Amino acid sequence: MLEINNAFNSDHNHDHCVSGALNNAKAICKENGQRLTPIRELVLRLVWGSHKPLGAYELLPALAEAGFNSAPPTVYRALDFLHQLGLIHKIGSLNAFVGCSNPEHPHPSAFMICTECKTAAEIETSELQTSFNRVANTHGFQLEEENIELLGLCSDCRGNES
Amino acid sequence: MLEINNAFNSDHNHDHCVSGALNNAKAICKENGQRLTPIRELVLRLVWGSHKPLGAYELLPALAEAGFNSAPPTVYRALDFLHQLGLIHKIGSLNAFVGCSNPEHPHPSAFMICTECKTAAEIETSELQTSFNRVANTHGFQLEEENIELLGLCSDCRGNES
DNA sequence: AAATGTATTGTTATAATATAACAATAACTG
DNA sequence: CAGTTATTGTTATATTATAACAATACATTT
Ligand SMILES: [Zn+2]
Ligand SMILES: [Zn+2]
Ligand SMILES: [Zn+2]
Ligand SMILES: [Zn+2]
Repeated sequence: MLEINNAFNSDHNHDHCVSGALNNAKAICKENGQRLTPIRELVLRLVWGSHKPLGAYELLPALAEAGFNSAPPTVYRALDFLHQLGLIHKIGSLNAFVGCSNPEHPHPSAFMICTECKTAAEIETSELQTSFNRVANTHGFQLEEENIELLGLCSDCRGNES
Repeated sequence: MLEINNAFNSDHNHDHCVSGALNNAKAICKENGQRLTPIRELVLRLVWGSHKPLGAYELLPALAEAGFNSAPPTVYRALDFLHQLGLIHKIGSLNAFVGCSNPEHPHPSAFMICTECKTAAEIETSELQTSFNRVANTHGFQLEEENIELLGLCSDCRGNES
């Protein structure tokens, strides 16, 4: 069935999200012979500060506070590194990044994004995949990557409408 | 069935695409009591120069050549105008714009984008919509907008692979 | 036509996002 | 340790987008 992370559940234990993400990151880096350096780990923690996608420049102040150089290339390098390992996703329409809920299994970027509270909840796409593959096959298109954004109001924000 | 515009068909009569787009634009502007001014029409023509999404700054030289002021606000205003009427779509991951194949019926932005030749072909999403609605409904999400990008190689570029 | 108000465009400046290029340092390998 | 590679520091710049206000064009009423 369609699954999702618990981003839209405001009661969820977010510490669990963060610790899970960190554990995943360590394992995946090890598997790939890559190093989760202090900067990379901090950037990952910051991105996982919430389920709201963060822009690169929103990370710089926290990097500075932590005593690191905080010029743009620093944060973009860390973001690129995490992105290449599938530990974060980029939301194209927002120029912003959000932690991946299931990096153990590489998968396309697919989100429901609340335009009110800005929360982005990852969608499990295995069912959608059938449709996408059919579209691609029909046109001889070799599907390699996907950016799927569903924008609207999450249930919390629907309730709060004026 | 799943339909698509003919962007990936390199033999198609592209003049027909352009003239159709212009006719649509005129009709839709009239319906909405908006004016398709010379700048707006030129920007629409430029975007429709091909099926490859164009960035705002790629339009500026042609605007200058045509004798218009060519500062960024000019082109962004025209792009915003066309976007609001559904005459063009924005491809979030490319920061670029492409003409809409079927503006008479407002619909979400959904494309196959060839990473080799850069061509973007619009996808008819009525079938996908069922899946998206189901995802949204399952989570109490009020779906309002979509950005769907399928990235990969079009059939022409697959053939040309080394 | 003249006066008025609105929509559009011109213009200047600046904000926000992202990368190039090279130097310095840290980590790994033999 | 010396040599090599990976990572980070640093400066500069490229790219994308908007703010703010002035000038002009268009539409509406008198
Ligand atoms: Zn969480
Ligand atoms: Zn993910
Ligand atoms: Zn065409
Ligand atoms: Zn369209």
